[in-house]
Amino acid sequence: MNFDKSLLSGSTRLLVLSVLERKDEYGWGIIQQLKERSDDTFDMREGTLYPVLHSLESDGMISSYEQDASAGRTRKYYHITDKGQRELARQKEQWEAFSGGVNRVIGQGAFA
Amino acid sequence: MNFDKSLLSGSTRLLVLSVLERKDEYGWGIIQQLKERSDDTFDMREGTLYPVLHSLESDGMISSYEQDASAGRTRKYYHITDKGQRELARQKEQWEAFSGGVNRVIGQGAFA
DNA sequence: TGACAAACCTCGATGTCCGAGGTATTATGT
DNA sequence: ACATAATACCTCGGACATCGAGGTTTGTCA
Repeated sequence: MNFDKSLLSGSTRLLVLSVLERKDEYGWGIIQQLKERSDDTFDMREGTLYPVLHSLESDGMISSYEQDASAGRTRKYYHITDKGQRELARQKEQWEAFSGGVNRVIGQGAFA
Repeated sequence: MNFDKSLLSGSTRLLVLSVLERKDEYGWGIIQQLKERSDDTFDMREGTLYPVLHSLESDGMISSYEQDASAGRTRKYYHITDKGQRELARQKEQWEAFSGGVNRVIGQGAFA
């Protein structure tokens, strides 16, 4: 399923931080996890993810380290920082408020 | 509460059509309704609404007519068309899928 | 007369997403 | 041996959405 790409807008940071809250993960893996955890609803593009990862890192929300995978391929793992945890908590609150608001508005249809 | 404005992205059409599903409404009134119906969560700006209204109209999702208010001030009312109803249904589905996906992702935190 | 609210509008700055392109390594199939 | 696909990283530019700031008109109230 593909949405209006703009629906995703603003929630990418929330989504990425949520994945990293669970455990350290590398870019490619984050994309897989999002797909999996959302039951194939999300299919984040690399062109979206990598810039977001870099901006989260430069904001101090996550940190990174390199690590060789089984076959000698190098992966860049990301780890959520304390600051990132606080940011995640804030973004979750915003999401609750926002989605709650949308649900109240659309729930009051023609027959409400 | 003000969000990341970008969270709103992509959902403005859904929100506007939802208001019009109930009854014909004019621009200023739509803003009031959104505020009211969402328990003050949403505060859509005029600079956002008017361009959206014009684009919905040029896409045939809504139609407009002028009508004088009590005091002789003219209001431009918008009415949702059949096409707009179908669009609204589609956008509601997308919203369900999208918000469901986000909830699944953020619900599986560090202790899941 | 002045100030404010209702009601409409446009323009430009900013920020987000992603398609398209690039690089390199390893695995798979023929 | 060779081509293709998958893994894994990256950047750039175009497209699009939001909204702050600005503008206009009419009516109300002191």
